[in-house]
Amino acid sequence: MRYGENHKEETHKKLVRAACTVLREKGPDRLSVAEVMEAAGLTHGGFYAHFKSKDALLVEALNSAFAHAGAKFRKVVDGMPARHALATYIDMYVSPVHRDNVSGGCPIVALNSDAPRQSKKFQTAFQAGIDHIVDALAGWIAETGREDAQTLARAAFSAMAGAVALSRAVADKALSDELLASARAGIRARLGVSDAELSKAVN
Amino acid sequence: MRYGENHKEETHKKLVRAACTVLREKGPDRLSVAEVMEAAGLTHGGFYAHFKSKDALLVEALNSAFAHAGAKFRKVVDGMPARHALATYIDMYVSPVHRDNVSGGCPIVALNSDAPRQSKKFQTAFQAGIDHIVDALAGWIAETGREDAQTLARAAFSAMAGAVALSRAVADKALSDELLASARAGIRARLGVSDAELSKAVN
DNA sequence: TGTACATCAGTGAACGCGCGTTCACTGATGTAC
DNA sequence: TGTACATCAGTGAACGCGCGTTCACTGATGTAC
Repeated sequence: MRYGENHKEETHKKLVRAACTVLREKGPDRLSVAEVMEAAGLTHGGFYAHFKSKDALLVEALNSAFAHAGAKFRKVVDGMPARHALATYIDMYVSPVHRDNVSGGCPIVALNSDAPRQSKKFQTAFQAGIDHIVDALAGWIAETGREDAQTLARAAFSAMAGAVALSRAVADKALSDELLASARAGIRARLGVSDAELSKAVN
Repeated sequence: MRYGENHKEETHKKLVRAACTVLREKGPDRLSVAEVMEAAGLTHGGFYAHFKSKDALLVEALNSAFAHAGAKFRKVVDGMPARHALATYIDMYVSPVHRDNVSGGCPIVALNSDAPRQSKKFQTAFQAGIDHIVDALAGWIAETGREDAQTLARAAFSAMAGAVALSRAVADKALSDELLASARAGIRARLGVSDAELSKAVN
């Protein structure tokens, strides 16, 4: 063969990786096939050797975004006791760092209002990404002894995503930081993992 | 003249009203000039007698959406004492009715992730809409004696918008209702206007 | 060892399509004389 | 009262453009004999 053993596979990954970033920056409708191909150093004609359609790329890119952003978050809280994992996850998610990292951040925040207008497959992947995070939160919440962990987790996550989304729309960085801090405090208090409650539990 | 006194003005309003709905349903990029003209019973050629550009229509439609949705909410709480106005506003905003009314609901929820990709003017209008709601909330919160009313209002509103946004993505209506109820309770508790606190204040 | 053929990732021109925008025109009415 | 002209919201054909998608082709390599 002309190219190495895994050449095609690697090109495929390179395309998904490129799309994964552009998707969160520009949204599904403004991402163009030609742009993604160019980002990978190829011409647009070869696209359909790798994907059945643009939508197929979008779905793969979305899943990739979930996987990467998720892995990044999970790595930090891995091995922590439930209450600390929960508090840390919330602090990381509802943070200026996440706010300022649109192209590498959570797709749920970046594509919130785009998702309902996309294909069935895209929406399913989006749903799965939400469920995945909510399940992780619910697991930790359940370990703290709460009954309604799933519902609490959903409400908490909606507040987390909403806070990051709105913080991106607040031009003044100081105000935006305050909003995030206030949201963090509110969500953690609601789940019984405020700073005060955490230090009490340790002693 | 061929048409009545205010004919042009009325056509203009009709176009904005049509766009105002489509905008929230399809988003700014998928709304098309031809579609809006057709919805008003006209052919697309006449569009530029009414608007400088598609973007000008989008901005007017966004402002119109804010005005209509805002008036609808404000009318209900008008005259209420601050604590009740606050609680009622939250209950209305974070409700199944609002969730199910995308095309008539709050543009912030419907256009959350679209806004940052639009024109400067669009973003400014979007910002103004957010500030308007946050200011109303902050006014009520300040009346309850809180110091950090603006920051609390921002955090509370981000949770409200996030809850409605996520509730729209939850396919199961019962689960979605539960999420909204849980979010309402959390937000109201955080602001000191839970049902328990309200009835206490009345007695 | 040398020739003919198969493979296949990538090329680049072309396709139809919908879009935002422009423009010469229409035709019902109002106005001037 | 009647004729000529001005107005202007709306018409419909046309524009250039970027898009997703298709396809005949390329050219370096592997394989068959």
